Amino acid sequence: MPDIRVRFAPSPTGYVHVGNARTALFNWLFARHHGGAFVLRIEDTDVERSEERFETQLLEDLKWFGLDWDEGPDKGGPFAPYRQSERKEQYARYVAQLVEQGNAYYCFCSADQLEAERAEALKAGRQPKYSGRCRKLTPEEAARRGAAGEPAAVRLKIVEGAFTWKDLVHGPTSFASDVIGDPILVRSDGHPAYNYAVVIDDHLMEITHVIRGDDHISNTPRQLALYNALGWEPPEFAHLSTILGADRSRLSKRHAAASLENFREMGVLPEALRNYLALLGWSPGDGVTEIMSDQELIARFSLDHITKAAAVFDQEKLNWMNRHYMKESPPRRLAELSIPFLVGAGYVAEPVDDAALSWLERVLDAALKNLDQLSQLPAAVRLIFEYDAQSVLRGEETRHVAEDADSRAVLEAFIPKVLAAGELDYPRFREIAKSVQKETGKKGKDLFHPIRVALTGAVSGPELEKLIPIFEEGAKLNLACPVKSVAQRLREFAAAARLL
RNA sequence: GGCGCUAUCGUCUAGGGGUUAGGACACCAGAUUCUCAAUCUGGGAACACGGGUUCGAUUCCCGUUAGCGCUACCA
Repeated sequence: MPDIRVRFAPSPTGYVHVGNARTALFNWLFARHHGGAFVLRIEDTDVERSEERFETQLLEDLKWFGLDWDEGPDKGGPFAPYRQSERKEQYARYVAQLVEQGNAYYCFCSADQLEAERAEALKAGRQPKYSGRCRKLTPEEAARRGAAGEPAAVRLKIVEGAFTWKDLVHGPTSFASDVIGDPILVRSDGHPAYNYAVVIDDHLMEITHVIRGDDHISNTPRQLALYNALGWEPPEFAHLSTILGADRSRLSKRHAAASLENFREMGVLPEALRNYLALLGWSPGDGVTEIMSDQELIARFSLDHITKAAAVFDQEKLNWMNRHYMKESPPRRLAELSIPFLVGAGYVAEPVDDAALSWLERVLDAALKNLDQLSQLPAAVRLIFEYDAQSVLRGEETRHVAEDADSRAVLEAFIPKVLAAGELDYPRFREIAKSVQKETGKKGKDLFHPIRVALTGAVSGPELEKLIPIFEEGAKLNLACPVKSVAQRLREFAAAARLL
């Protein structure tokens, strides 16, 4: 049994689609499960589309996602180089061989000519495939026209027969040769075509399993033809189903969440995304387990339980999983991850010192159960950073607290006690609340609702038990957006509502 | 048009010739709570359709329908 080698071969477009991310993840899990190699290869033959910064971004996205590779453009390996743009020699060598063997030929047909034939075939209801006109050219004539400077592409001769393979996901799959036109190996501008470059690279890099999207199913026979012509043993193929958006169309840029970058910006934890994506099109097979660490994922992953049907991406379920992983995450890490979001809202500024970080841990702890994603954090902690008694008085939902007699009675009893108490902690707060209850006869909601509104300016939010220490501790910190203490809030409120 | 792939609750899925068709997200209800949540408990919810094969099909076969992909000198 040869060592298992798999690869992920994206083109650097500055955008890692979830579908590709999942393909990468499955390859990675498969490699890690078998102790094999995971190879990263950059498909950048098309010069216009590839820019250096795109590759950098691609590697960063994949690292953020949590994948690592054993061989790749940034770290080299035994089969370097790992960029297609740097493998021109290899491609040229085998084209020459193929032409020499008579398995490939030069094609001088112009794009216009091809397009016209295609349109005509379509109109006549025929299979639109290449006619094979240039097949008939003698090598001498081809050489003559080539020497005369006529641009030529190289095509592979498809031989009669059928192409079959045992797909590791779909089972036996077969295509008849007569539906396949002779595919382009090398374009007339000298760039190798995708179907040619992958085969050369996969073979040379000794890839044993090709795990990719099912949009490549119909490319497989073309590639098989190449393996045959070259006399090479093809790898195993496994084709993964498509990921669809909620509207059941293929997930694409126009969907809100479609790339790794999108998820990072949303504040989705990479481990949550990994777990969710692993479950989109695969299951551990026991019908029950859903939450799995990388170790479990790797231990349980197998090509046997991959779904054939397309899967709809469900943001709700990802959110649920993200909530789970946020709760599991070490508080300090989560606090650090939340910084960019808070900076964006102007609440904190970098660098964030240790005291502030500890305080942020408490903030996160209070806010977490209301969060699907870290991007929602600023809105959830707004009441910590932005308190304005005037707007409480004006607020549709909150103004009644300043107007209603019962509420005012509660606050008139409550506020002086708190102001007299100095710095407030929760036990002290409870004592005061209890004495206010005795004094006013109000309890439960009637008691706490006015206090909550006066203190936070909002009708809902985290428990007061958590908020009070956050206010008091936060007020001591030197933050970009200063946090008002309990006393400060109550003084402002009392003044605005003309209490006391 | 041709070729191909696919079809279990709204969604992700388990299952497989005889099951009360299982789990999760979402949804609904109750409990709890100062609020929103969170949490706990309970509930509704599926085998696309039509033919076969079979004592028996959701499961196997064929067709229909629908969705998706490919049909490029894109990857």
